[in-house]
Amino acid sequence: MRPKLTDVAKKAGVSKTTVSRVINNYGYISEKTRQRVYRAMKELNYQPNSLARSLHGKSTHLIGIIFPSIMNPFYAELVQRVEEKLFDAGYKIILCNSAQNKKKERDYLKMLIANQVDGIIAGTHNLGIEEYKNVGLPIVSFDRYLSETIPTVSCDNYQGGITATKELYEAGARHIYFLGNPHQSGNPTDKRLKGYCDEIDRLKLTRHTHTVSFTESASLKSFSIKELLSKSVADGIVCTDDLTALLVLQAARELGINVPNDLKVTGFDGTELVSTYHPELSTVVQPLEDIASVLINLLLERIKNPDEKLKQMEYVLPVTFKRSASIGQIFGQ
Amino acid sequence: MRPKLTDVAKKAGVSKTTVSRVINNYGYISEKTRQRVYRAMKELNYQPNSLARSLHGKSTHLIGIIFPSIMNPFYAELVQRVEEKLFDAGYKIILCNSAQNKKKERDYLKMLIANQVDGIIAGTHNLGIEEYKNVGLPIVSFDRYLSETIPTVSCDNYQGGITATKELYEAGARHIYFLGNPHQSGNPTDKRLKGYCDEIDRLKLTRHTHTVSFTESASLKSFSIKELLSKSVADGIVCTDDLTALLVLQAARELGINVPNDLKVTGFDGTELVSTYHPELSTVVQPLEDIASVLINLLLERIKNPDEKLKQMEYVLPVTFKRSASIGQIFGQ
DNA sequence: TTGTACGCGTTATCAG
DNA sequence: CTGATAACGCGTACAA
Repeated sequence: MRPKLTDVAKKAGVSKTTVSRVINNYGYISEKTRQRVYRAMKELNYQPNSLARSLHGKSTHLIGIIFPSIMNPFYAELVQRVEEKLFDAGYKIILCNSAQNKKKERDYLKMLIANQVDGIIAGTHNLGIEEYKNVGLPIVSFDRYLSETIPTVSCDNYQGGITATKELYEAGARHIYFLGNPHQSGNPTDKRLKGYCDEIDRLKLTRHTHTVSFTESASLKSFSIKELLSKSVADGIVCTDDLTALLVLQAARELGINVPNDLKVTGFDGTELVSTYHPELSTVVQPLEDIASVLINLLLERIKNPDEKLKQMEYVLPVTFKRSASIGQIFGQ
Repeated sequence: MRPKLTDVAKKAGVSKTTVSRVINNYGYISEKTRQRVYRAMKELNYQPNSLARSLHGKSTHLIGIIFPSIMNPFYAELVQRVEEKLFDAGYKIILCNSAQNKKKERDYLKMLIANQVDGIIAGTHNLGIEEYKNVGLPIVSFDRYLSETIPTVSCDNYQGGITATKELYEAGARHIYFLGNPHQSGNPTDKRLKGYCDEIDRLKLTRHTHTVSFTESASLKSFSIKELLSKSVADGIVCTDDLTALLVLQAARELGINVPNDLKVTGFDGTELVSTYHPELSTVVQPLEDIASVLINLLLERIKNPDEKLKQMEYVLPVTFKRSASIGQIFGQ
């Protein structure tokens, strides 16, 4: 059995209260007893029981993190950053991969409530808005609208769609396709699509959209992409994410299509991983670091002050574009 | 304020005990009161407070997961699998990225103890063995020796080193280099190095080892790799991980070295991500799924039966080799 | 079949 | 400066 407050008290020859005071730096204590208590704690290798403290009204300093999957480098990097920042602020995270699974997400939500987490960062919603409303806990959302009371942080998906399209155009592409998720209201890629469409219209080109479900296996996606490449006259493709873009580059290589001469490609996300191991990919870069910061600042603000009205419910962070070989920019220059 | 047991009891017109019994399916209760209690719970949207239950001796069903960083796809995929399996077993995970940081790892260890986690899965040790011994909690370790009482699960790193070397040899390479971490006792890559050395000796070739620290930035690693490639006569390179292998492939491309004709390369890990987006890379594949299973089975076993002696302290799981274009195998065949 | 009363480990209030 | 003692929300002997 792990030693408890009473054991320390007994060993130090004082009362529980005194030990508690020492631990929490509360009230007046003589230096002598303080030292005695410290020594007893060391000797017993004592660790206060968070559960008991939390039961008494103290916060758990636990934050629930709900994302689809950290198999995707984008989420992995976002979670990693969130973890780092929250650690520095004294919080621990409970990682919940919802995996597009309604039941799993609901179960996790319940568990998080049961565990008295201080707040939740959600980057997915398979669930109805009602379920999130009823949580009754500080929540911030990444890239998804959950409810009118839950602030949303995202990058400028719309502008990203515009930028990618414009870059392809300026690089010489005239038959620009959009490759991504099937249309689904509320999904952030919708705004990327909207940006693409608006820019295509502005350029007086024709819209072409090709859908591959995000949840499909890579080989199925590849198959679909090869079909697209061999049957169409596309000379530019706006992809909704970097991984899909990599599949396009791969398919082009296999089909003997020259990138960027005959086909120009852009991605979306700009993770460290992809930009390190695929510096040739041009992409819309999400400001991951800033996204993590804003998410956390908002959440901690809410935790500190649950009832204060937020000045702003939507935080849209600017994206940047990384030009590289896949649209013709010579890599390394 | 979140509703509590008493509120439900009041609403249902019964005592706390009865409600507790309904929740835990304990003892005899009439169907009528059971329904009444259920209804009250629904109406109040009641969630039992895990903290209070755990304080009473129930387990928290929390598991601490300590790994260096989920930015590395290998750890990301391992953590993801662990998370999935633990979720199915009714556990939640607290994610701790230790980031080669002694203090952070120590702090996390304390936090995990304070939070009364049921057990810990550790895949890193910056800390001394003593600190892990004193945790007094079920622990299992991935790929690192922590202490004589903590079971270790790993892939067959030694055989992996042998296999990779042999494969390069059979593909025609005669100047086979080893590229990896600087030697550091206890590190799993040491066994890979040992396998390489033994196999090189067996083949009567000369050993060549080149070190790049795992923690260095990719661009520094690249620089070092280019130096190696331009100054040496290497025609085969055993890399200690896939990401390093990708850098080698990249460097070779930039230097105009033909892979696999003039240089053959193998990696280590075989994550889904790398094998999907770099099918050309030949690599030693770790059985991630099995590793996750064994880790969890061992841990849950220990949790259920903390005092039982384990039959086995080291679990070494077999690796497989994926032949592909980077050693000459034509990809897709 | 149901209720009472106590304990889990800690903090906070109120006396000393 | 220090020490009893009552909470916190729940589970469970024991009693009814």
